[in-house]
Amino acid sequence: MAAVSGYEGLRSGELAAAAGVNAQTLRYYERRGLLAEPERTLGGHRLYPAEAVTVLRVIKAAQRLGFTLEEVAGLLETAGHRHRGDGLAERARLKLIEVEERIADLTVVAGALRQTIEAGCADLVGCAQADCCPIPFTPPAGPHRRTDPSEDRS
Amino acid sequence: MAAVSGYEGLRSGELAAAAGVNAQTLRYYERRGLLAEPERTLGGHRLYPAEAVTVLRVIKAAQRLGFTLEEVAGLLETAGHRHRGDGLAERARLKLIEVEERIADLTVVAGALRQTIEAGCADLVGCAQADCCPIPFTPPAGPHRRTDPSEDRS
DNA sequence: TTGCATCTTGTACCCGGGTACGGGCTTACC
DNA sequence: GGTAAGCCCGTACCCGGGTACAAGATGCAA
Repeated sequence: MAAVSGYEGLRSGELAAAAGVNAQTLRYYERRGLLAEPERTLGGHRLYPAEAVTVLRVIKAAQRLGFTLEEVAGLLETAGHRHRGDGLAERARLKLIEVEERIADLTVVAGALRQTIEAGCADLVGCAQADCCPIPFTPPAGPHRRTDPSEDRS
Repeated sequence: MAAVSGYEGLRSGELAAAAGVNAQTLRYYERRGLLAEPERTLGGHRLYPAEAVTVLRVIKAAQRLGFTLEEVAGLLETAGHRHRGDGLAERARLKLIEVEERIADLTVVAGALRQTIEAGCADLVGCAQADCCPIPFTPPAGPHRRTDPSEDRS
């Protein structure tokens, strides 16, 4: 009756290597609810199913799309009981809006940087007092999200 | 010889209010080397010169342009002894490249999000195994900065 | 002189996304 | 059955950019 090493599944180190993440990260994701708690060997070692690699790839892909881990957790949760959710597309839509806003912001920033380069002013502080400099010293103060200053530079 | 309240300059609270930042942030910037140590009253209270408001505005502007506090500190440092530095324009050039890269990345992301929306797949994990989904599951692996995975989504 | 607002300091905490460390257990191979 | 690699767990630390808190000192006006 010896357990003839016949465990199926991946050990944490194997999964980590296969997915290209740190092994500690697996535990971290488990704590964050992104990765389901896997089976265990009799001794308590984690045994992941092969699909876990896919899950990790999904997580990483979603991160690259700009979702936070919390959002990814939500995404994965609704992914399970699917008929009740057009969740993914809807959330992608919202995220797309965010990303587009971010691009717009960065485009403004790039413009300001180009003007700064062109103006060629060398001394920030001195320049800021004169009106030679095109540096946007006053906040945009646009109509969108100007309430929470901690949101200034996400 | 009583000190007839004739201190010149701004108290920390006044400066903070004038610049629209938290008073604690002033101390924080001082520690980080962004804000020079100001004069003090006999009792040890900080007395900022009026120019400090400008400096803070410069800091905030540079932050909006995408510079980190450390970079801003460098910017301000070279700003002082200016003849030795075309620092600002050069750094702005480098930062512009970064910002443009970031925009390019986000543009790719936006494209992926649009495809995700269009594909309308509801189950991430299920979909990831089929090849219905246009979600970029493999890292871009482009020729630029693929060494440090912690840089993936700054 | 009193009283309150403001300021001082050090220290600790927040977010998000991990990473590292140490002591002890399991597993696997020889 | 010995030994090394691998894994367990809890906890603490890292980054960047602040923010909060507590205890005590100052500033200033009435």
